[in-house]
Amino acid sequence: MTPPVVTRFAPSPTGFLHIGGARTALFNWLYAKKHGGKMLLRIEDTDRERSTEPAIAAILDGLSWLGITWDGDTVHQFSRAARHREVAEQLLAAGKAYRCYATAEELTRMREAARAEGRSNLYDGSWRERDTAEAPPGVKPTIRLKAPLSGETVIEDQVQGRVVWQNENLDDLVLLRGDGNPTYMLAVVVDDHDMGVTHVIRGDDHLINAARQKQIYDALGWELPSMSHIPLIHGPDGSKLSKRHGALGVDAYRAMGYLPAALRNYLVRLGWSHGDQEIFSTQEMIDAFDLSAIGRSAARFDFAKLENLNGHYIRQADDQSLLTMLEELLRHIPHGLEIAAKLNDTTRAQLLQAMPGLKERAKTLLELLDNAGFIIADRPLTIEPKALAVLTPATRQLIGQLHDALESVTPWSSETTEAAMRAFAEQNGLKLGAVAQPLRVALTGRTTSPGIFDVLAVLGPQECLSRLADQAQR
RNA sequence: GCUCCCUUCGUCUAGCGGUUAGGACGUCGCCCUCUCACGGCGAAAACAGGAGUUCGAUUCUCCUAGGGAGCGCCA
Repeated sequence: MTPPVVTRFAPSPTGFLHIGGARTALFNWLYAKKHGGKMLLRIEDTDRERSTEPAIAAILDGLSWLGITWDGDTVHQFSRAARHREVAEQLLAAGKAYRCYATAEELTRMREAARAEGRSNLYDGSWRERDTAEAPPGVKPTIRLKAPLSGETVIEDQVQGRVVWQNENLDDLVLLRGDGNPTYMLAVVVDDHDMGVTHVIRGDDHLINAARQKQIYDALGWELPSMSHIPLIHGPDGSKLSKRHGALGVDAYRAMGYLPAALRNYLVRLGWSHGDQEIFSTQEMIDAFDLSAIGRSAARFDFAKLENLNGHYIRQADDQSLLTMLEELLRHIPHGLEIAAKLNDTTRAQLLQAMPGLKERAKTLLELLDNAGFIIADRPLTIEPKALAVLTPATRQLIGQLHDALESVTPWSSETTEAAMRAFAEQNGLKLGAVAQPLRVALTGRTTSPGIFDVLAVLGPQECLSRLADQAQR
Protein backbone atom coordinates (compact mmCIF):
# COMPACT_ATOMS: atom_id res chain seq x y z
CA MET A 1 0.00 0.00 0.00
CA THR A 2 1.39 3.36 -1.00
CA PRO A 3 1.35 6.03 1.68
CA PRO A 4 -0.96 9.01 1.10
CA VAL A 5 0.65 11.84 -0.79
CA VAL A 6 1.68 14.87 1.24
CA THR A 7 3.17 17.86 -0.55
CA ARG A 8 4.02 21.25 0.83
CA PHE A 9 4.52 24.80 -0.24
CA ALA A 10 7.17 26.53 1.86
CA PRO A 11 7.62 30.22 1.03
CA SER A 12 9.86 32.50 3.00
CA PRO A 13 7.84 35.59 3.90
CA THR A 14 10.27 38.24 2.74
CA GLY A 15 8.01 39.67 0.03
CA PHE A 16 4.89 39.06 -2.02
CA LEU A 17 3.95 35.78 -3.64
CA HIS A 18 5.76 36.04 -6.94
CA ILE A 19 4.88 34.24 -10.11
CA GLY A 20 7.46 31.50 -9.67
CA GLY A 21 6.26 30.76 -6.17
CA ALA A 22 2.70 30.71 -7.41
CA ARG A 23 3.60 28.08 -9.97
CA THR A 24 5.44 25.99 -7.39
CA ALA A 25 2.39 26.16 -5.15
CA LEU A 26 0.14 25.24 -8.07
CA PHE A 27 2.22 22.20 -8.95
CA ASN A 28 2.24 21.00 -5.35
CA TRP A 29 -1.49 21.54 -5.13
CA LEU A 30 -2.20 19.73 -8.39
CA TYR A 31 -0.08 16.78 -7.42
CA ALA A 32 -1.77 16.47 -4.04
CA LYS A 33 -5.24 16.79 -5.55
CA LYS A 34 -4.49 14.28 -8.26
CA HIS A 35 -3.44 11.67 -5.74
CA GLY A 36 -6.09 12.44 -3.17
CA GLY A 37 -3.44 13.72 -0.80
CA LYS A 38 -2.78 16.90 1.09
CA MET A 39 -0.82 20.05 0.48
CA LEU A 40 0.62 21.63 3.59
CA LEU A 41 1.74 25.20 4.00
CA ARG A 42 4.86 26.10 5.92
CA ILE A 43 6.11 29.62 6.39
CA GLU A 44 9.89 29.61 6.47
CA ASP A 45 10.35 32.51 8.80
CA THR A 46 13.57 31.57 10.56
CA ASP A 47 15.22 34.67 9.17
CA ARG A 48 13.82 37.03 11.77
CA GLU A 49 15.34 40.08 10.14
CA ARG A 50 13.61 39.75 6.83
CA SER A 51 10.36 37.96 7.63
CA THR A 52 7.32 40.17 8.00
CA GLU A 53 3.65 39.78 8.86
CA PRO A 54 2.47 41.76 5.82
CA ALA A 55 4.44 39.39 3.61
CA ILE A 56 2.76 36.39 5.18
CA ALA A 57 -0.63 38.02 4.65
CA ALA A 58 0.24 38.81 1.02
CA ILE A 59 1.23 35.21 0.35
CA LEU A 60 -1.93 33.78 1.88
CA ASP A 61 -4.02 36.32 0.02
CA GLY A 62 -2.29 35.49 -3.26
CA LEU A 63 -2.85 31.77 -2.84
CA SER A 64 -6.49 32.28 -1.98
CA TRP A 65 -7.06 34.50 -4.95
CA LEU A 66 -5.52 31.88 -7.20
CA GLY A 67 -7.83 29.29 -5.72
CA ILE A 68 -5.02 27.27 -4.20
CA THR A 69 -6.00 25.79 -0.87
CA TRP A 70 -3.91 24.05 1.74
CA ASP A 71 -4.68 21.47 4.36
CA GLY A 72 -4.30 21.78 8.09
CA ASP A 73 -2.76 24.58 10.08
CA THR A 74 -0.05 26.76 8.65
CA VAL A 75 3.27 25.79 10.18
CA HIS A 76 5.59 28.59 11.17
CA GLN A 77 9.08 27.24 11.01
CA PHE A 78 10.50 29.56 13.65
CA SER A 79 8.18 28.10 16.26
CA ARG A 80 9.85 24.73 15.79
CA ALA A 81 13.37 25.90 16.62
CA ALA A 82 13.50 23.82 19.82
CA ARG A 83 12.77 20.67 17.87
CA HIS A 84 15.47 21.56 15.35
CA ARG A 85 17.96 22.04 18.15
CA GLU A 86 16.97 18.72 19.62
CA VAL A 87 17.73 16.95 16.34
CA ALA A 88 21.09 18.69 16.07
CA GLU A 89 21.97 17.56 19.59
CA GLN A 90 20.85 14.06 18.73
CA LEU A 91 23.21 14.02 15.76
CA LEU A 92 25.98 15.35 17.97
CA ALA A 93 25.41 12.63 20.55
CA ALA A 94 25.43 9.98 17.84
CA GLY A 95 28.79 11.20 16.57
CA LYS A 96 27.25 12.25 13.25
CA ALA A 97 27.95 15.88 13.91
CA TYR A 98 30.56 17.91 15.76
CA ARG A 99 31.19 21.33 17.26
CA CYS A 100 33.15 23.70 15.10
CA TYR A 101 34.97 26.64 16.65
CA ALA A 102 36.27 28.20 13.47
CA THR A 103 35.96 31.96 13.51
CA ALA A 104 34.47 34.07 10.78
CA GLU A 105 37.96 35.19 9.77
CA GLU A 106 39.21 31.63 9.51
CA LEU A 107 36.19 30.69 7.43
CA THR A 108 36.85 33.58 5.09
CA ARG A 109 40.42 32.44 4.66
CA MET A 110 39.31 28.90 3.92
CA ARG A 111 36.86 30.16 1.36
CA GLU A 112 39.50 32.20 -0.39
CA ALA A 113 41.94 29.32 -0.35
CA ALA A 114 39.35 26.94 -1.76
CA ARG A 115 38.53 29.30 -4.55
CA ALA A 116 42.16 29.87 -5.36
CA GLU A 117 42.72 26.13 -5.59
CA GLY A 118 39.56 25.58 -7.62
CA ARG A 119 37.88 23.50 -4.97
CA SER A 120 34.17 23.67 -4.23
CA ASN A 121 34.26 22.46 -0.63
CA LEU A 122 34.92 25.54 1.40
CA TYR A 123 35.22 24.37 4.96
CA ASP A 124 38.34 22.32 5.60
CA GLY A 125 36.83 20.10 8.26
CA SER A 126 39.54 20.89 10.75
CA TRP A 127 37.26 20.59 13.80
CA ARG A 128 36.05 17.15 12.81
CA GLU A 129 38.55 15.42 15.02
CA ARG A 130 40.07 18.26 16.97
CA ASP A 131 39.80 18.19 20.72
CA THR A 132 37.31 20.75 21.95
CA ALA A 133 39.85 21.53 24.68
CA GLU A 134 41.71 23.40 21.98
CA ALA A 135 38.70 25.63 21.45
CA PRO A 136 39.62 29.28 21.43
CA PRO A 137 37.94 31.21 24.22
CA GLY A 138 34.96 33.35 23.41
CA VAL A 139 33.95 31.52 20.22
CA LYS A 140 30.40 30.16 20.20
CA PRO A 141 30.63 26.91 18.29
CA THR A 142 28.37 25.86 15.48
CA ILE A 143 27.31 22.29 15.01
CA ARG A 144 28.35 20.83 11.70
CA LEU A 145 27.28 17.64 10.00
CA LYS A 146 30.01 15.03 9.69
CA ALA A 147 29.39 14.51 5.98
CA PRO A 148 30.84 11.55 4.11
CA LEU A 149 34.30 12.29 2.70
CA SER A 150 34.17 9.93 -0.23
CA GLY A 151 31.60 8.24 -2.40
CA GLU A 152 28.59 9.83 -4.04
CA THR A 153 25.38 11.51 -3.03
CA VAL A 154 22.65 10.71 -5.49
CA ILE A 155 19.24 12.26 -5.97
CA GLU A 156 16.75 10.43 -8.14
CA ASP A 157 14.83 13.51 -9.12
CA GLN A 158 11.40 13.05 -10.71
CA VAL A 159 12.01 15.96 -13.03
CA GLN A 160 15.78 16.27 -13.38
CA GLY A 161 16.53 12.58 -13.44
CA ARG A 162 19.49 11.03 -11.65
CA VAL A 163 21.80 13.74 -10.34
CA VAL A 164 25.12 12.75 -8.82
CA TRP A 165 27.57 14.65 -6.60
CA GLN A 166 30.99 13.47 -5.53
CA ASN A 167 31.05 13.76 -1.75
CA GLU A 168 34.52 15.22 -1.83
CA ASN A 169 32.94 18.31 -3.38
CA LEU A 170 30.50 18.75 -0.52
CA ASP A 171 31.78 20.13 2.78
CA ASP A 172 30.41 19.79 6.30
CA LEU A 173 27.39 22.05 6.46
CA VAL A 174 26.33 23.97 9.52
CA LEU A 175 23.26 22.54 11.26
CA LEU A 176 23.07 24.85 14.24
CA ARG A 177 24.43 28.36 14.34
CA GLY A 178 26.61 29.77 17.05
CA ASP A 179 23.58 31.49 18.52
CA GLY A 180 21.79 28.17 18.82
CA ASN A 181 19.38 28.72 15.96
CA PRO A 182 18.96 26.09 13.24
CA THR A 183 20.01 26.70 9.68
CA TYR A 184 17.57 26.42 6.81
CA MET A 185 19.13 23.13 5.74
CA LEU A 186 18.40 21.44 9.06
CA ALA A 187 15.00 23.04 9.56
CA VAL A 188 13.72 21.94 6.17
CA VAL A 189 14.75 18.34 6.69
CA VAL A 190 13.30 18.10 10.18
CA ASP A 191 10.06 19.85 9.24
CA ASP A 192 9.47 17.86 6.08
CA HIS A 193 10.06 14.70 8.04
CA ASP A 194 7.90 15.64 11.00
CA MET A 195 5.10 16.91 8.77
CA GLY A 196 5.09 13.64 6.88
CA VAL A 197 5.92 15.20 3.54
CA THR A 198 6.20 12.50 0.90
CA HIS A 199 6.87 14.66 -2.15
CA VAL A 200 9.04 17.75 -2.28
CA ILE A 201 8.27 19.86 -5.35
CA ARG A 202 10.18 23.13 -5.51
CA GLY A 203 12.23 25.38 -7.76
CA ASP A 204 15.43 23.95 -9.19
CA ASP A 205 17.42 26.64 -7.43
CA HIS A 206 17.16 24.13 -4.58
CA LEU A 207 18.61 21.22 -6.52
CA ILE A 208 22.02 21.46 -4.91
CA ASN A 209 20.42 21.81 -1.49
CA ALA A 210 18.79 18.46 -2.14
CA ALA A 211 22.21 16.81 -2.04
CA ARG A 212 23.06 18.36 1.29
CA GLN A 213 19.66 17.57 2.68
CA LYS A 214 20.07 13.98 1.55
CA GLN A 215 23.20 13.78 3.69
CA ILE A 216 21.23 14.97 6.70
CA TYR A 217 18.48 12.42 6.02
CA ASP A 218 21.12 9.71 5.78
CA ALA A 219 22.76 10.74 9.05
CA LEU A 220 19.39 10.66 10.74
CA GLY A 221 18.43 7.36 9.18
CA TRP A 222 15.30 8.96 7.71
CA GLU A 223 13.85 8.22 4.32
CA LEU A 224 14.27 10.91 1.71
CA PRO A 225 10.96 12.12 0.21
CA SER A 226 10.42 11.98 -3.53
CA MET A 227 12.22 14.97 -5.02
CA SER A 228 11.10 17.13 -7.95
CA HIS A 229 12.99 20.26 -8.90
CA ILE A 230 11.09 22.33 -11.42
CA PRO A 231 12.81 24.82 -13.71
CA LEU A 232 12.66 28.49 -12.90
CA ILE A 233 10.71 31.05 -14.85
CA HIS A 234 12.78 33.60 -16.71
CA GLY A 235 11.96 37.04 -18.04
CA PRO A 236 11.05 37.56 -21.71
CA ASP A 237 14.72 38.15 -22.51
CA GLY A 238 15.85 34.90 -20.95
CA SER A 239 17.48 36.45 -17.94
CA LYS A 240 16.41 36.02 -14.38
CA LEU A 241 12.91 37.25 -13.81
CA SER A 242 13.18 40.70 -12.35
CA LYS A 243 10.73 43.34 -11.32
CA ARG A 244 11.24 44.84 -14.74
CA HIS A 245 9.59 41.85 -16.44
CA GLY A 246 7.13 39.75 -14.55
CA ALA A 247 8.43 39.23 -11.05
CA LEU A 248 5.39 40.89 -9.68
CA GLY A 249 3.26 39.68 -6.86
CA VAL A 250 0.14 37.85 -7.91
CA ASP A 251 -1.75 40.83 -6.49
CA ALA A 252 -0.30 42.84 -9.37
CA TYR A 253 -1.77 40.40 -11.86
CA ARG A 254 -5.11 40.78 -10.16
CA ALA A 255 -4.83 44.55 -10.46
CA MET A 256 -4.00 44.19 -14.16
CA GLY A 257 -7.31 42.45 -14.65
CA TYR A 258 -6.22 38.86 -15.06
CA LEU A 259 -8.54 36.07 -14.01
CA PRO A 260 -7.28 33.43 -11.58
CA ALA A 261 -8.37 30.70 -13.97
CA ALA A 262 -6.32 32.25 -16.77
CA LEU A 263 -3.23 32.65 -14.62
CA ARG A 264 -3.53 29.08 -13.41
CA ASN A 265 -3.88 27.83 -16.96
CA TYR A 266 -0.92 29.91 -18.11
CA LEU A 267 1.30 28.81 -15.26
CA VAL A 268 0.50 25.14 -15.57
CA ARG A 269 1.50 25.16 -19.23
CA LEU A 270 4.78 26.87 -18.47
CA GLY A 271 7.18 23.97 -18.33
CA TRP A 272 4.50 21.33 -18.34
CA SER A 273 2.44 19.99 -21.18
CA HIS A 274 -0.13 17.37 -21.97
CA GLY A 275 0.06 16.65 -25.68
CA ASP A 276 -1.36 19.55 -27.66
CA GLN A 277 -3.87 20.66 -25.07
CA GLU A 278 -3.71 24.36 -24.24
CA ILE A 279 -6.88 24.99 -22.27
CA PHE A 280 -7.38 23.20 -18.99
CA SER A 281 -10.21 23.45 -16.55
CA THR A 282 -9.12 22.97 -12.96
CA GLN A 283 -10.38 19.40 -12.97
CA GLU A 284 -8.64 18.65 -16.27
CA MET A 285 -5.39 20.00 -14.84
CA ILE A 286 -5.69 17.78 -11.81
CA ASP A 287 -6.47 14.72 -13.86
CA ALA A 288 -3.72 15.27 -16.40
CA PHE A 289 -0.97 16.55 -14.13
CA ASP A 290 2.11 14.43 -14.04
CA LEU A 291 5.58 15.17 -12.70
CA SER A 292 7.28 13.24 -15.48
CA ALA A 293 5.78 15.58 -18.09
CA ILE A 294 7.52 18.61 -16.59
CA GLY A 295 10.33 19.83 -18.81
CA ARG A 296 13.82 20.47 -17.52
CA SER A 297 14.54 23.78 -19.17
CA ALA A 298 13.60 27.21 -17.92
CA ALA A 299 10.62 28.90 -19.55
CA ARG A 300 10.30 32.54 -20.44
CA PHE A 301 7.37 34.53 -19.24
CA ASP A 302 5.20 35.71 -22.12
CA PHE A 303 2.58 38.33 -21.40
CA ALA A 304 1.04 38.00 -24.86
CA LYS A 305 0.10 34.40 -24.24
CA LEU A 306 -1.24 35.17 -20.80
CA GLU A 307 -3.41 37.89 -22.35
CA ASN A 308 -4.71 35.55 -24.97
CA LEU A 309 -5.64 33.00 -22.35
CA ASN A 310 -7.21 35.70 -20.23
CA GLY A 311 -9.32 36.83 -23.18
CA HIS A 312 -10.46 33.27 -23.60
CA TYR A 313 -11.54 32.98 -19.99
CA ILE A 314 -13.29 36.35 -20.06
CA ARG A 315 -15.27 35.42 -23.17
CA GLN A 316 -16.23 32.14 -21.63
CA ALA A 317 -17.27 33.55 -18.26
CA ASP A 318 -20.94 34.24 -17.64
CA ASP A 319 -22.07 37.86 -17.53
CA GLN A 320 -23.03 38.02 -13.89
CA SER A 321 -19.74 36.60 -12.59
CA LEU A 322 -17.87 39.01 -14.83
CA LEU A 323 -19.76 41.88 -13.25
CA THR A 324 -18.95 40.51 -9.82
CA MET A 325 -15.26 40.21 -10.70
CA LEU A 326 -15.31 43.73 -12.08
CA GLU A 327 -16.72 45.15 -8.86
CA GLU A 328 -14.19 43.15 -6.89
CA LEU A 329 -11.40 44.52 -9.07
CA LEU A 330 -12.44 48.09 -8.32
CA ARG A 331 -11.10 47.64 -4.81
CA HIS A 332 -7.63 46.92 -6.10
CA ILE A 333 -7.06 49.60 -8.72
CA PRO A 334 -6.41 53.33 -8.70
CA HIS A 335 -9.63 55.37 -8.98
CA GLY A 336 -11.56 52.15 -8.53
CA LEU A 337 -13.66 53.62 -5.77
CA GLU A 338 -14.70 56.58 -7.91
CA ILE A 339 -16.00 54.17 -10.49
CA ALA A 340 -17.64 52.02 -7.86
CA ALA A 341 -19.52 55.10 -6.67
CA LYS A 342 -21.25 55.28 -10.05
CA LEU A 343 -22.62 51.80 -9.80
CA ASN A 344 -26.28 51.48 -8.97
CA ASP A 345 -29.09 49.20 -10.02
CA THR A 346 -29.45 50.99 -13.34
CA THR A 347 -25.81 51.01 -14.35
CA ARG A 348 -25.36 47.43 -13.14
CA ALA A 349 -28.24 46.35 -15.33
CA GLN A 350 -26.75 48.25 -18.24
CA LEU A 351 -23.37 46.66 -17.65
CA LEU A 352 -24.98 43.26 -17.62
CA GLN A 353 -26.90 44.00 -20.79
CA ALA A 354 -23.75 45.20 -22.54
CA MET A 355 -21.59 42.36 -21.24
CA PRO A 356 -21.93 40.01 -24.23
CA GLY A 357 -20.55 42.71 -26.50
CA LEU A 358 -18.00 43.86 -23.95
CA LYS A 359 -16.45 40.54 -23.07
CA GLU A 360 -15.71 39.70 -26.66
CA ARG A 361 -13.49 42.74 -26.91
CA ALA A 362 -11.42 42.55 -23.76
CA LYS A 363 -8.26 40.67 -22.94
CA THR A 364 -8.25 41.88 -19.34
CA LEU A 365 -10.86 43.10 -16.91
CA LEU A 366 -9.14 46.45 -17.01
CA GLU A 367 -9.77 46.65 -20.74
CA LEU A 368 -13.33 45.54 -20.24
CA LEU A 369 -13.83 48.24 -17.65
CA ASP A 370 -12.36 50.81 -19.97
CA ASN A 371 -14.59 49.72 -22.83
CA ALA A 372 -17.60 49.94 -20.56
CA GLY A 373 -16.80 53.57 -19.86
CA PHE A 374 -19.58 54.86 -22.09
CA ILE A 375 -22.15 53.43 -19.69
CA ILE A 376 -21.05 55.42 -16.68
CA ALA A 377 -19.80 58.49 -18.55
CA ASP A 378 -21.32 61.87 -17.74
CA ARG A 379 -22.64 64.26 -20.39
CA PRO A 380 -21.28 66.01 -22.24
CA LEU A 381 -18.94 63.20 -23.20
CA THR A 382 -15.22 63.64 -23.42
CA ILE A 383 -14.37 62.87 -27.02
CA GLU A 384 -11.09 61.09 -27.74
CA PRO A 385 -8.74 62.85 -30.16
CA LYS A 386 -9.20 60.19 -32.84
CA ALA A 387 -12.94 60.42 -32.48
CA LEU A 388 -12.84 64.19 -32.57
CA ALA A 389 -11.45 63.95 -36.10
CA VAL A 390 -14.68 62.31 -37.17
CA LEU A 391 -16.71 65.27 -36.00
CA THR A 392 -16.54 67.54 -39.00
CA PRO A 393 -19.28 70.12 -39.59
CA ALA A 394 -20.80 67.71 -42.09
CA THR A 395 -20.96 64.80 -39.66
CA ARG A 396 -22.27 67.05 -36.91
CA GLN A 397 -25.06 67.96 -39.24
CA LEU A 398 -25.63 64.29 -40.02
CA ILE A 399 -25.78 63.57 -36.31
CA GLY A 400 -28.60 66.07 -36.07
CA GLN A 401 -30.52 64.21 -38.75
CA LEU A 402 -29.85 60.88 -37.04
CA HIS A 403 -31.16 62.34 -33.82
CA ASP A 404 -34.39 63.25 -35.55
CA ALA A 405 -34.67 59.90 -37.26
CA LEU A 406 -34.28 58.08 -33.95
CA GLU A 407 -36.64 60.28 -32.02
CA SER A 408 -39.71 58.51 -33.32
CA VAL A 409 -38.46 54.96 -32.83
CA THR A 410 -40.70 52.86 -30.56
CA PRO A 411 -40.24 50.48 -28.99
CA TRP A 412 -36.54 51.16 -28.46
CA SER A 413 -34.30 48.16 -29.06
CA SER A 414 -31.22 47.23 -30.98
CA GLU A 415 -33.44 45.75 -33.72
CA THR A 416 -35.70 48.78 -34.10
CA THR A 417 -32.90 51.31 -34.01
CA GLU A 418 -30.91 49.28 -36.51
CA ALA A 419 -33.92 49.16 -38.85
CA ALA A 420 -34.32 52.92 -38.55
CA MET A 421 -30.67 53.61 -39.25
CA ARG A 422 -30.52 51.24 -42.19
CA ALA A 423 -33.58 52.90 -43.67
CA PHE A 424 -32.05 56.31 -43.13
CA ALA A 425 -28.81 55.26 -44.81
CA GLU A 426 -30.63 53.83 -47.79
CA GLN A 427 -32.82 56.89 -48.27
CA ASN A 428 -29.79 59.14 -48.21
CA GLY A 429 -27.57 56.93 -50.34
CA LEU A 430 -25.16 56.30 -47.49
CA LYS A 431 -23.33 53.16 -46.47
CA LEU A 432 -24.22 51.91 -43.03
CA GLY A 433 -20.70 52.65 -41.87
CA ALA A 434 -21.13 56.32 -42.72
CA VAL A 435 -24.00 56.41 -40.27
CA ALA A 436 -22.60 54.08 -37.64
CA GLN A 437 -19.28 55.85 -37.04
CA PRO A 438 -20.72 59.29 -36.30
CA LEU A 439 -23.26 57.62 -34.04
CA ARG A 440 -20.49 55.77 -32.23
CA VAL A 441 -18.48 58.90 -31.69
CA ALA A 442 -21.43 60.85 -30.38
CA LEU A 443 -22.60 58.07 -28.09
CA THR A 444 -19.31 56.74 -26.75
CA GLY A 445 -16.73 59.41 -27.53
CA ARG A 446 -14.61 56.80 -29.27
CA THR A 447 -14.03 55.23 -32.65
CA THR A 448 -14.37 51.71 -31.33
CA SER A 449 -17.08 50.18 -29.22
CA PRO A 450 -19.40 47.21 -29.05
CA GLY A 451 -21.93 46.96 -31.85
CA ILE A 452 -23.49 50.40 -32.13
CA PHE A 453 -27.09 49.18 -32.00
CA ASP A 454 -26.31 47.36 -28.78
CA VAL A 455 -24.91 50.59 -27.45
CA LEU A 456 -28.12 52.36 -28.47
CA ALA A 457 -30.22 49.74 -26.73
CA VAL A 458 -28.16 49.73 -23.54
CA LEU A 459 -28.13 53.50 -23.18
CA GLY A 460 -31.86 53.89 -23.85
CA PRO A 461 -33.66 56.60 -25.85
CA GLN A 462 -33.32 59.58 -23.48
CA GLU A 463 -29.61 59.28 -22.96
CA CYS A 464 -28.95 58.54 -26.64
CA LEU A 465 -30.94 61.47 -27.92
CA SER A 466 -29.27 63.78 -25.43
CA ARG A 467 -25.79 62.64 -26.35
CA LEU A 468 -26.61 63.03 -30.03
CA ALA A 469 -27.97 66.50 -29.43
CA ASP A 470 -24.74 67.38 -27.58
CA GLN A 471 -22.70 66.75 -30.72
CA ALA A 472 -25.21 67.85 -33.38
CA GLN A 473 -24.94 71.00 -35.37
CA ARG A 474 -28.08 72.49 -36.77
C1' G B 1 36.84 29.86 -10.61
C1' C B 2 34.16 25.41 -8.78
C1' U B 3 29.58 22.12 -8.56
C1' C B 4 25.05 21.02 -10.89
C1' C B 5 21.20 21.79 -14.64
C1' C B 6 19.47 23.22 -19.52
C1' U B 7 19.49 23.96 -25.38
C1' U B 8 13.12 22.00 -31.35
C1' C B 9 9.77 28.07 -35.01
C1' G B 10 10.42 35.08 -31.83
C1' U B 11 7.74 32.56 -27.23
C1' C B 12 5.31 28.04 -24.70
C1' U B 13 5.77 23.23 -26.40
C1' A B 14 4.69 17.91 -29.14
C1' G B 15 8.21 14.39 -30.60
C1' C B 16 10.52 9.34 -26.74
C1' G B 17 15.72 5.89 -33.94
C1' G B 18 12.60 6.11 -39.86
C1' U B 19 7.33 12.25 -39.45
C1' U B 20 5.98 16.62 -45.56
C1' A B 21 9.21 17.94 -37.60
C1' G B 22 2.72 18.74 -35.10
C1' G B 23 -0.09 22.35 -31.96
C1' A B 24 -0.70 27.10 -29.36
C1' C B 25 0.61 32.43 -28.68
C1' G B 26 2.56 36.30 -31.53
C1' U B 27 3.36 38.19 -36.73
C1' C B 28 1.46 38.69 -41.88
C1' G B 29 -2.55 37.95 -45.69
C1' C B 30 -7.69 36.86 -46.99
C1' C B 31 -12.94 36.23 -45.48
C1' C B 32 -16.88 37.89 -42.13
C1' U B 33 -18.28 43.09 -40.86
C1' C B 34 -21.27 49.50 -38.53
C1' U B 35 -15.76 50.27 -35.69
C1' C B 36 -12.84 47.22 -32.72
C1' A B 37 -12.91 42.49 -31.44
C1' C B 38 -14.63 37.40 -31.93
C1' G B 39 -14.80 33.60 -35.51
C1' G B 40 -13.10 31.09 -40.19
C1' C B 41 -9.23 30.10 -43.82
C1' G B 42 -4.16 30.48 -45.20
C1' A B 43 1.28 31.94 -44.96
C1' A B 44 6.17 32.76 -43.11
C1' A B 45 8.82 30.63 -38.98
C1' A B 46 12.75 25.68 -35.41
C1' C B 47 15.89 20.56 -34.27
C1' A B 48 22.88 25.64 -31.26
C1' G B 49 27.67 23.58 -33.61
C1' G B 50 31.01 19.35 -34.15
C1' A B 51 32.37 14.32 -33.60
C1' G B 52 30.79 9.43 -32.83
C1' U B 53 27.02 4.86 -32.25
C1' U B 54 23.63 3.05 -36.08
C1' C B 55 21.35 0.76 -42.33
C1' G B 56 19.23 5.41 -40.45
C1' A B 57 19.71 10.47 -35.84
C1' U B 58 15.71 16.08 -33.61
C1' U B 59 15.64 11.53 -30.66
C1' C B 60 21.51 7.68 -27.82
C1' U B 61 27.00 9.07 -26.27
C1' C B 62 30.99 12.63 -26.00
C1' C B 63 33.04 17.49 -26.89
C1' U B 64 32.45 22.77 -27.85
C1' A B 65 29.55 27.10 -27.57
C1' G B 66 25.60 29.63 -25.28
C1' G B 67 22.11 30.14 -21.14
C1' G B 68 20.72 29.23 -16.00
C1' A B 69 21.13 27.91 -10.74
C1' G B 70 24.09 27.40 -6.54
C1' C B 71 28.68 28.12 -4.10
C1' G B 72 26.92 31.86 3.72
C1' C B 73 26.54 30.61 10.97
C1' C B 74 20.23 33.68 3.92
C1' A B 75 16.13 30.98 2.82
